[in-house]
Amino acid sequence: MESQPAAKRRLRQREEARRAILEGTESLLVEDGYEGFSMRRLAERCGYTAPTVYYYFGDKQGLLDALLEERMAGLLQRLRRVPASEDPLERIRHLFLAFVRFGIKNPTHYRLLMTPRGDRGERPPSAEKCEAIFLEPMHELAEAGRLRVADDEAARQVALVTLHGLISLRGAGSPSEMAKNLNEIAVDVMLAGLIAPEATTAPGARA
Amino acid sequence: MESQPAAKRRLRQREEARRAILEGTESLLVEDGYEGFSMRRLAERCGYTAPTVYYYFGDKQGLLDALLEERMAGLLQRLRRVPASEDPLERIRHLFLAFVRFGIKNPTHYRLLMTPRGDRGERPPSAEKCEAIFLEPMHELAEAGRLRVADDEAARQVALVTLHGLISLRGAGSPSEMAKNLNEIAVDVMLAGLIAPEATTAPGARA
DNA sequence: TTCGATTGCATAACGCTGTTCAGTCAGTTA
DNA sequence: TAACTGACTGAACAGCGTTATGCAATCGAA
Repeated sequence: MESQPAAKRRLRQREEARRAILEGTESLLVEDGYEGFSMRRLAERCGYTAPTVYYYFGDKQGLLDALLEERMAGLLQRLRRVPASEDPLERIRHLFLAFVRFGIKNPTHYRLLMTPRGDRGERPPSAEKCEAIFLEPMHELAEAGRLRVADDEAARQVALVTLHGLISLRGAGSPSEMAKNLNEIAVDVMLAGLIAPEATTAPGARA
Repeated sequence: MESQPAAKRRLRQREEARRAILEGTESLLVEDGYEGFSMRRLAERCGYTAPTVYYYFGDKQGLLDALLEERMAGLLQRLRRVPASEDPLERIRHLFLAFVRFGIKNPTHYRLLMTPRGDRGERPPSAEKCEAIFLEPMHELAEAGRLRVADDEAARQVALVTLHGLISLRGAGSPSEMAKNLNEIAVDVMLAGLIAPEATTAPGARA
């Protein structure tokens, strides 16, 4: 009965276990949120025991990291699918809105994305990739002299402030009812302050 | 030996205990952050035991609320001390920057300020007061027709997004080094997109 | 002045958490 | 068949927020 080379089969079973655990993690997070998640509840749900989860993922943070990297591919895909319209301003607008929508729809994943790793201040590689995608049209705009701030890095940080504010304000209990299209409004306000419209050359940039 | 009416003395001792516990709470929060805080460590630090803290403050959230209300008076004072310059835009700029500075300097207090209470989605009364202070010059600008969004409430929400983004992005581990004056840059960008310059004088230049 | 009630506080415990240790048991390999 | 290895578990540790119980002091009133 050794249709598979036995080593391969073991590897496949290993991958199956990992997948079961990750799926349990995701469903538990979705159902009960980050606060309601615990290793024991996960263990009970996915059929293994807690030490097995540790065997596969090291610790809780490692487990969440692994889940994040999996699901992050979706966001990256969505971001890359945003068409490269002729005006980079339009493109960046769509990128930002897509990012905010993702963050609001997946608050737990976003939280994992932004929370630096426990010991060192490192962030998951997916986060870097996302922001790299933002940086590209920003750079275009900078070269066209349309940025009203010092450089594209400053622009990226300002933008990130707005996006992060939008996402975490919604996620962590909005004060009252918020404007339905606050996403668009806030992003447009930020872009209006950050980037000059297309036609003009390079008017009085201010410090 | 009853120089005090005995009832008053009891009350004073009660207040002393409360103060000791609150001071222990604050110092522990400052030293070890929100994650490092625990009722047991607080108990050990302030000389009482954990149930005594519960006796005085109900539960952990109640304790943190009490601390917040105390310290919030400082922020409100600082905000009210911002002079009412002739251009409400300038005033609002200073208000925003003061708020951001407070949030960054007191990340734990800010977190308590913004995190809605456990059960119902209520926020501490201080938070409402702060935002009321923001709303006042916003309303002025709206009446002067200088707002580039629908109404002053929308403007307030957009502004809050930027402020919250600035504070929580710094607090929760900034991605890499951030621009030193990102506060000013981001606030100025937001204001530039949100508010038109004073109508009478030449447009385009600010500060 | 004595007595019951209230106040301030502590000891001990419950149920939960993340995590680790020591061991078991099946499957592979020599 | 014997040794080994990888997957897995039961039990435990230390710490968490919280609560039940109880004790000593103090108080208001008889």
